Amino acid sequence: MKKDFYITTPIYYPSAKPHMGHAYSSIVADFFARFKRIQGYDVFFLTGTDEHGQKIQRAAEKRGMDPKSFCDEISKTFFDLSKTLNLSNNDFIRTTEKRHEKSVQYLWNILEKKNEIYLSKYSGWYSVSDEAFYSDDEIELVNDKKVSKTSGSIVEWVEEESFFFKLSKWQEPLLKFYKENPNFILPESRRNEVINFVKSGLKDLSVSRKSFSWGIKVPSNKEHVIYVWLDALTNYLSALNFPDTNNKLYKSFWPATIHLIGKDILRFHAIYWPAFLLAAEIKPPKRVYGHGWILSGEEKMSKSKGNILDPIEIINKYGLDPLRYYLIKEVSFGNDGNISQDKLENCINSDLANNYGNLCQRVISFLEKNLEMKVPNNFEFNIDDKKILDTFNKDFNKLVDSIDSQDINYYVNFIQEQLFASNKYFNDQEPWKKKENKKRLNTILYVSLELIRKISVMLYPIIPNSSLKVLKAFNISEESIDINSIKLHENLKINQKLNKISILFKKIEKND
RNA sequence: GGCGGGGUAGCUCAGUUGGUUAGAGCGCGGGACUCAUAAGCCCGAGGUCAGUGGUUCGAUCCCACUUCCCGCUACCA
Repeated sequence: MKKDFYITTPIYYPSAKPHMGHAYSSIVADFFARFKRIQGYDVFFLTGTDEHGQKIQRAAEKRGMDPKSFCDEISKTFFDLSKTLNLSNNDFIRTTEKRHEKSVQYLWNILEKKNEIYLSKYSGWYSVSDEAFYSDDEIELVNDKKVSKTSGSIVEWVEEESFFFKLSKWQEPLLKFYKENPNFILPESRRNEVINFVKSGLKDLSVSRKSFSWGIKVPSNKEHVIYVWLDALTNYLSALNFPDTNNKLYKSFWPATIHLIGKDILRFHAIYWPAFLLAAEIKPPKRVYGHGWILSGEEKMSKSKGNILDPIEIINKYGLDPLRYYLIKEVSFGNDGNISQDKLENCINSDLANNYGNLCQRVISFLEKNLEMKVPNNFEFNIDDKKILDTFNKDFNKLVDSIDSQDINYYVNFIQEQLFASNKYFNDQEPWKKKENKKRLNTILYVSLELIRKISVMLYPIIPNSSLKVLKAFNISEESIDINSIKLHENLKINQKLNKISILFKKIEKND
């Protein structure tokens, strides 16, 4: 059984500053990466920026900058965000790097050599004001002039020399590929969209541009730059040192386990990308998951409160882990999620402060007052104790499966149930009434500590900083965190002295 | 227009391969306790499961229609 796991975020297009959608993709990818690491996998987690294309070139010109300096500046904001979000990425790739350029040109050459690319003319009705091409049925005749039906702007017939990728040829192979790999595109509803699209017929794809220069040159014809998507998608290979397919990274991690993307760029990842790769005889990735969008409640966009969608502002105000937890917990993964400051505050108070934070606090402070912070030694589990501890092994396989099938919500719900159960356990056992029964008191505390340990391990991929505060207080180092340890009931060494922890999550004062 | 998904408690959502009292979290009301971040625990109120019609012994779940919302319908990324 191979224990390698390669996960990617989209590489972000730095034409504007990072928003909540970027943060969401990254946070979820980090969640999977961290989980697989504590499951013992060798993980390669990649993120980065996609820096070529006309839009960037124009944005740079507007600012009176050369495109590269412009990209350096904006790419840095995304790099900084990856730090702010505490991402555990192994690499941060930029498409303006030499290693990437080499990789893209190499892929291009393969395609060209295999006759998958040919030179022809791109023609169509182009609207200068819309910066868009329209097909015959999208234009109409008004006052003897051809205009776009949608925008009404005048269109003109344009022809431009362009290289084409023989996408049409890959229609049937793609459909076959989807059929043989039913989980290649997830969630299922998205897969159906893609399959319908492919079934409706694929035209050859224009994969070069002459109209602007900010991109990777076509090796055989320097007047052309390579189409941004062929360029951008290849980043997933470049970071593994492609075209050197004999190096360790490539051999271990390709094909990628999962490309995590937003639903808006599904087509590029689910159609073009596997088509390019099949054509080049490179294995396509194993899975493409198109998650939903993060939306903010309509009335929440008030100017006075500021824009909820700005991840940096939210993190400054509430902290990183609360945002990570909130996004992972409350967004139904795969669907669009409505977020609001109000919901975030509720989530922090109930789930993090009252439930998890307070559980840690009440148990540890009880341990301090009664057992001088030492893990109890003389104890014996009864049926109730065993039952609550056993939940974790009973459902362990389901938990692991939920991650492998990207059922994040199952995973988080399980944690929440265990938090409720643990608080209830402490309540029902009433250790404060058992001070004369030392052995029972020891047992209740040992069980409670074990529950906190197990839950904190499970929380590590979601809220690494907070989880680590607890685990470190339990003398568990980050490197030694192992998801399999939640199956153990006596993992905490007896008599060891634990450390105090400060309040994990401060409650938000609600004023209304 | 075509294809697809959806309308379930105040809010966010789960669920039912059709079967006695439809679930969770949050919010709300009440109770007992006190280790804890006035946290936690227990109990409770709240739903004609979008509407209409049909199939069925029986439908929230199947079918048809109506209505509302959303997604996809290729070369901006």
